[in-house]
Amino acid sequence: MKKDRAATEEKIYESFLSLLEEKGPQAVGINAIAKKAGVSKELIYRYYGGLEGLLLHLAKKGDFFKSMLSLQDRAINSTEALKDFAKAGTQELRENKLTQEILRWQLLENNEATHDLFKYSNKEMSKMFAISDKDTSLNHAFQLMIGGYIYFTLLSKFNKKFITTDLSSQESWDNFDKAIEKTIDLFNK
Amino acid sequence: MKKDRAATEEKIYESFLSLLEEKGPQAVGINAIAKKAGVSKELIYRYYGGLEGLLLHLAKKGDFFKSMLSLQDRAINSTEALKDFAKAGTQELRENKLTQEILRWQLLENNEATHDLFKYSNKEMSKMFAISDKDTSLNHAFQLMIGGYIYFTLLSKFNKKFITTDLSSQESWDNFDKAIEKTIDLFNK
DNA sequence: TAAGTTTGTAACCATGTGGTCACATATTTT
DNA sequence: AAAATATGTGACCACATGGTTACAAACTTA
Repeated sequence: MKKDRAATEEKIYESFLSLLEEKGPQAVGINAIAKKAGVSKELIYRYYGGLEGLLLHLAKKGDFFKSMLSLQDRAINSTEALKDFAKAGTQELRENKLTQEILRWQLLENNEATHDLFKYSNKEMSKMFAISDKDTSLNHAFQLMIGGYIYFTLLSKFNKKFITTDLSSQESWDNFDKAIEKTIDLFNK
Repeated sequence: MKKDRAATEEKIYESFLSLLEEKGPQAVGINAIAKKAGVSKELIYRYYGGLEGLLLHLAKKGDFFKSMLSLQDRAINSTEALKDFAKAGTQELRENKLTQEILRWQLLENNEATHDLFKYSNKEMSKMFAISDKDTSLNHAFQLMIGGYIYFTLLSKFNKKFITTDLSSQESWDNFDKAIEKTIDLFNK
């Protein structure tokens, strides 16, 4: 039998990530990860220090926001830039399943194991939103709409509709984007 | 030993409700309910047909939106009425823990057992929002902000902050309310 | 080559889960 | 009073969970 610790660690981490991505936080457990990686669970404890260590590893690597953070570089100093930023952000959110599941996780629990992961995740979030830290009503309206976008994105995994809005149709999401744009415009008039 | 089926059924149902309210969907299980009710779990199967039956019972009774539905009666035909409606709705949402946990549940799963409960819950939601079924951008902006309100309400159970906003301070929620009001005004100008 | 160390596995443990069972004890019906 | 039925219990089942242990096989060092 071949032995390759680096490869084993990688298998474990990747199995953990894909499990989280595909089946959500509830499906993430020591047994499931070990089974998916095709490896003895003892190694998860030995190499990572259990699930808690795996979460910490993810927090440190910070994979989940990597594509979102690229948005952060642009300067948001005009109405148009804010609109672009919002549009890019919502699109990225809808495509990044891993980020979605971490956001979902934050709605379920916050214990010692998840604490660091969420802390890091929120820090990255804050960076992205550092632009609008003025205490204006646009700021709150904007946050509400971003929150709504997150909510509908998470909801769409299990529900096709919210009230009369079809969450499985691209048109609905375009309408949401348009509503955000228009709101930004109205507040800046 | 005394025997009183009606009282036992009530104990089971109430234990189920308070468990959901206090500890959320993950804590709702046959064993936990039976233990809390101080009764043999066999009776849950016999009287309700298991957890699935309990959910169905809740759906039929529809307790969770009862206080919200009282809002529904008012006619929403003016800007001011819509603002009142929004304000009352958000306040009610923040006070009604049971509704919160059902909304949280919808973000976690949607299987045969929960299907009817969610279906009913959404039907009630739709009734409340029947006012704004015109496909305007205000409608979408409004839905986004309601969704955001739901998101932040659920999030506040485990997280004190979203970005820079303190979710544990009443002031933040007042600001959210104001932002909604102002948005409604701007769209109606 | 021999000894020591790292990597890996499978069995095991205690605990918790949903679900069923046989049985005992009240309560009703005959 | 006797029989039938409704109500309730605790033990039991198979299975899954997180976590630990003892041991084997590979690789490294001496």
